[in-house]
Amino acid sequence: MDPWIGSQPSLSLDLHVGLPPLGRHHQAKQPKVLVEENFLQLKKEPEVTALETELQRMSEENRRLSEALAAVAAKYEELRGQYAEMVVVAAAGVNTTNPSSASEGGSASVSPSRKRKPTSEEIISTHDHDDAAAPHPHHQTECTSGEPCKRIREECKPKVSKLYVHADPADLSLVVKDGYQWRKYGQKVTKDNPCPRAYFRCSFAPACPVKKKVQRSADDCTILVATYEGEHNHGQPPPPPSSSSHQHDAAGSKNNNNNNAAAKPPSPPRPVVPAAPAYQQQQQQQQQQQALVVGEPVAAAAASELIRRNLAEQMAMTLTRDPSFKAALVTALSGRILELSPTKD
DNA sequence: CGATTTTGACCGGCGC
DNA sequence: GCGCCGGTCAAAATCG
Repeated sequence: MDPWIGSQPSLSLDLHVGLPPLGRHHQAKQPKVLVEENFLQLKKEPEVTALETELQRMSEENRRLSEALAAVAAKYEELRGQYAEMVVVAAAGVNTTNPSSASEGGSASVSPSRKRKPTSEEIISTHDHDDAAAPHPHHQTECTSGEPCKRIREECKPKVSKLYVHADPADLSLVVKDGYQWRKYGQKVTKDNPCPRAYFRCSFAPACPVKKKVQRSADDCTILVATYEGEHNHGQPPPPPSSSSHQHDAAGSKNNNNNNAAAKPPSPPRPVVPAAPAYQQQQQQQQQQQALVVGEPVAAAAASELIRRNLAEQMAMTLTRDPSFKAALVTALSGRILELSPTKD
């Protein structure tokens, strides 16, 4: 969760899905409601009283949860600031030891911590809230004994996030369209899953270290599990101006050639979990950190502003594509309009 | 012909 | 030390 989102007034929709809150409703000068209130007061059955009590209790709980959420957001912001500082310090240390980082030198040298396998715990802990699993400050301070190198390597592991996507069972291609261009560089059948796992590298930027693994879920073959490792060092590639049927995923467009992709659904798969916004938040934070690593505060601030704007646009696009969100929005807005509109009948 | 995918070989970490 | 296994490489194949 990104506290920035919560702090943005434009994104605070104040939606009321379902019945409008009674607390405000009682104060509205609407004859209809007053009649109902009088009716309720006259009746004042135990059931009504119980419901009112329950409502009050839930309102109180809602308020408490909101406060807790705000506290968590503040804590998160604080931790992120600490992490950013650590990244700057670590980058300074790396730059002193490895000044040739700007050289192209092939992706293998750029790829961090090659053949480092995340444990299942790491995958679970980083799922959908990567920054919560960002290197913990106290971990690095504990590098004084034991296996410091190993510890450092663990801390330098690329971020891992997972995306679950519905896919047509008849469609055997391992394509997850996420807006980026990927180049497949390997496929492997793993021990724990009969379905093959495909390995992709980001092909939009040659030096982009991000990798993606796509594999069907062992439990449900209609679900594609895309595991992202690393951070994009570039923005999201813009959609092509023409060719409405063009796919953002290069692997996907190429896979149309083989017979496996013959049954590819025309519409993009719908995410099982709302991980796309989270991933975009990750990109935003990644890019913010990238700017911080460069060590130019002004550029970082400008990039941050730009990234936030892009993030908002991307989130809006993602949400507007979601039918369930649209339905909820329509319900909430209609309820809100009915609540606010003067009753003249 | 260039870009991309496929696929077997290879490498290195890890558990026994 | 050995074997297993996941991840990557790179040559061949394929496509537009």
